[in-house]
Amino acid sequence: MTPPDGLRGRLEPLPRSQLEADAPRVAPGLLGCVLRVGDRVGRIVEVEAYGGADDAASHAHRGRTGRNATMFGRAGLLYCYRSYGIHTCANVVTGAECEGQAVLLRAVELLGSDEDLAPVRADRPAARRRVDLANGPGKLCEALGITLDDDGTDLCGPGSRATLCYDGAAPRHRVARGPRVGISVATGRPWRFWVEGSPYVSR
DNA sequence: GACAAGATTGACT
DNA sequence: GTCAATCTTGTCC
Repeated sequence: MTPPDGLRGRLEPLPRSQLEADAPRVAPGLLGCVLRVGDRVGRIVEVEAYGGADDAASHAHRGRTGRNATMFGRAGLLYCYRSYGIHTCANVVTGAECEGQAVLLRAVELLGSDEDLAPVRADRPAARRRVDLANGPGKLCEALGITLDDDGTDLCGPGSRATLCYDGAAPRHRVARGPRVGISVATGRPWRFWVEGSPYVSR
């Protein structure tokens, strides 16, 4: 497979050790990284950190349940859940095992030529502009083809359908931060991070 | 078993 | 800016 337009270098899987810190520390470091799912590739431009039991806005706040079990797994797993009965949202599990910390992926810049993205556009006739294809947690999953079946995928595993990678170049962006979006509790924590000036962020 | 809530999105006014 | 869609999960009785 030929690498899509927009990559700066060769894709190297992210070392799991980088994900084993607390979510608010890991989150800004994920900006600029590349998420590959099957033959679709996106550069991460917006994330939100969710802590463990001490974060009232986190799914882990009420402890481990059937739905959030993946969140309590090892760092580097993909935690997927259904939001509002309609959309799928994707997180990267961080921190130590059993802590329940994760980083929500809110927006990516899809990489590839217009031709590469034709199937994505076909799935989303409402998104007229390229920047509208993956500028939100639900849209990101749809654009990259992430489903609930991908819950528990090891993003640091070489053979996984979904992997988290560097593309070899040092980040050139500035990181902006602010309060998280769409939550009703613990709104005071500025744990949303995005690439300053990027047109691909959700809001 | 019943019910309420939700880390969203897109259509409509 | 407002609001409905949609359905799974967790909680309560």
